[in-house]
Parts: sequence; C-alpha cells; structure tokens
Amino acid sequence: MTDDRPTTLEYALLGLISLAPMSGYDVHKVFDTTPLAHFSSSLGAIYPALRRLERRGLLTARLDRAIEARPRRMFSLTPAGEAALEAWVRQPVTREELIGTGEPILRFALAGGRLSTAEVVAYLEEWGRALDGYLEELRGHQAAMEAQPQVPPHGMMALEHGIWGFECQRRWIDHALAQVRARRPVRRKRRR
Amino acid sequence: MTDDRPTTLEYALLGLISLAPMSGYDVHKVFDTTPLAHFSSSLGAIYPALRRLERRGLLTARLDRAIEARPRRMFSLTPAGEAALEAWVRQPVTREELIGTGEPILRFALAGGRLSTAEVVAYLEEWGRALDGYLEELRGHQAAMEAQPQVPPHGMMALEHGIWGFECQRRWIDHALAQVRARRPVRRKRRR
DNA sequence: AGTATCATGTAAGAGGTTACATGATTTT
DNA sequence: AAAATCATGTAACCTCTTACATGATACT
Repeated sequence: MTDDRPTTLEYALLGLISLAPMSGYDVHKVFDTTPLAHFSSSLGAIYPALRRLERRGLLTARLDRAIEARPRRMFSLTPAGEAALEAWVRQPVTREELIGTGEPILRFALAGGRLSTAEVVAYLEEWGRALDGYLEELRGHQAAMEAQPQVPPHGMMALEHGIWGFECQRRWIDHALAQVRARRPVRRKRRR
Repeated sequence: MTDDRPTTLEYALLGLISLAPMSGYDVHKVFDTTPLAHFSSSLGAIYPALRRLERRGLLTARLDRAIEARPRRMFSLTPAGEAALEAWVRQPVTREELIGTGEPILRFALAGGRLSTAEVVAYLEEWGRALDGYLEELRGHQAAMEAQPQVPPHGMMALEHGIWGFECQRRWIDHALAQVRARRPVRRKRRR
C-alpha cells in the first residue's frame, strides 16, 4: 500500500524488534553497544523511525506500565511488518547495494528462520554473482588506470584496497555457503 | 576560520579538483564512471557542494568560454583549499571513521605528493592500530555472543562477515606499508 | 548532594536523492 | 526527426545529526 520503502535503518529496527518486542530505548542500547551501530543508533533517528513504522502499520506499540512512573512503549511487529520484512529478505542482491550500504549482510542476518536452507543458498549464490560482476568492473578500471600514464600511485593502491575488500567478501560467501549447506536441508520455522 | 568541517563528499571534490581543474559536470562524470561513485555522484549533490566550497573560499571558479554557447565553470583549489585538504590528510584515523565512511582510504589516496614517505608510513601504522583495536572489540562481541544461548546463527555469521572485512583491510595495510617503504625515502613534492 | 541511567520525545539545521527546468549540440 | 549528451542549476522532500527538554530513579 505504502509507496515508499523503508530505509535501511528501518529494516534494521524491524529485524531487531522481530527477535523480541522492545522499547525505543532498548533498541538504542543494542545499536549503541553492538556492531549494529553501523546503522546509526542516535536517539534522534530511532524515535522518529519507530513512529514512521508505527504510522505505516508495520509496528504496534503497547504501553508497559510495570514501573508506574516510567511507562515504556513496547514495540512489536504487526503481520504487515513481518510480511514486509520477509519480502525484503527475499530480494536478491543488486550491484548498487554492494557499495556502501550494509544491506546485503543485514538481509542475510535477518533471513534466519524466514528463508529455507535452499533459499538462503540461492541468496548467497546470487550475492556471489553480483560480487563477481562488480569485481570484474573494478579490475577493468584497474587495467585502464595501469594503461594510463600519470595516474597517482596512491590512487592505484586505493583501488586495490577496494578490490581486496570485495574479494574478501567473496571468500566469506563461499565460507557461509559451506556452513549453510552443512545444515539439515529444508529446515524452516513454521509461521504461527 | 570556518567552524564546520567539509563533508566527505566535499573532501572528495577537493581532492579530485586538486589533480586538475574541472567543471561540475566533469566531476560528475568521473564520480559516475569510477569507484568514486561511492561518494554520491548525483548532480543534485555535487553542484550545491561546489557552491558551498566556493562560498567558503576553498574553491574558485573561472568561466571557460571556449565554446561560446556553452560556458563552463572551471573550478580549482584556492591556497586555503589546498591547505584544508592537506590538514585533513594529516589527521590520524579514528575508530569512528573505520565504520561506514570511506574516509581513511580517501585520505590515503589524497596523501600522495602531500605527505612524505615517513608521514604516509605513520598514517598507515596508525590506521593499523585503530583497526587492531576495533578488531579486538569485535572479537569480544563474538565471544560474548558465543557464550549466550539462543543467538541466531545468522547473526554470528554476519559478525564474522564484518570481522573478515576488517581483517582484510588490516592485511592490505601491511601490503601497502611494504610498498611505501620500498620507495625512495623522503620524496616530497615541493609546494610552489 | 550530584551524577549517571532510564525513558520519552522535539527542534533546528545540514546534506543527499529525485525530479524538474532550460537550452544548445551531437549522435543515431 | 528523435534521442542522447553537454552544462548548468533549482525545488521538494526526506532523513540524519546534534542539541535541547523533561522528569523520575539509582548510584556514589
């Protein structure tokens, strides 16, 4: 229904809250004390994002008055929220996502229990193909730069830095594929 | 004098234009067709950023009327711009910069000709130390997660993905150090 | 008594994305 | 003749950052 897709931060919020209902403050603590910090973590971003997700019907809040003087808004996913998350997780990795955004790995992290083993394998394979394509691009740039005169040597080295990073990601994917394939096939959490 | 530091995009613009004076359109083309795309590349970001840099006195524009009907604003660095760039390149890598932003590698790329070999070595070593510290942090998280029950396996794997990435960066630094150390010592472009 | 933590938010400002607007020139 | 490229920009919108505001409770 809503036209505008959630942002990466919003998906990270949905993913975290899908694991266990929690308050905005709780979310902030988790983001602040784990590598999830990558996706912002500032209260001034989190509270408005939660409001947006609530307004769009992906989250619901329920007041927890366990401590009377300090009410907490406990968020949990609505069916629409769970559906949006699952639909997102199913999207194949695109070339654009490889750069900058941590979306591919966030989707993988949230795929546990949502996708079957076969689907996870397919996702990782697709990601690997996207990476291979981008690596080819980068090596093309490298060759073009080497052919040119007067390219600053630090520029070449910076490009090499990028290539190493993506090659490393590529190796992790094979490693992850081996791990996932070693699992019992078709283990899939049932929806209730 | 100006209190607000340039953004990463602005430093990328300064760095590119420092190599050769060019128009906003030229910049856009370079950003659009090279891995520099990482730093945005959209015209709606580039033109305003160039204006800001001009207003702050870091860039000057000079109208190129070579093609009468299509005047181009050719930007080049002012002495203040070159000074700002050089000062930035000298900043050591911080923990925060390791995450998300491509600042450490951009600074390295722009350090060529601005820093002496010894200074570049020091920069890389500092970067390596920052990475080592962050890697320790991440391995601490990993150990803490392994100790906990009910951690989703994909979460563990995602953390591993991050660790692999930073380890790879670490290895690149050693590789770069070897390359830089192999150069003639103290070769430094003179300012004119 | 003072600081840190819990817990919620809002406000101002900056920057980026997308789309629009213009108009000449080159390519197909 | 139509489309893409050259070349500049602006406008609307959204999100994030930083800082502020509030007030209770727990710690030192």
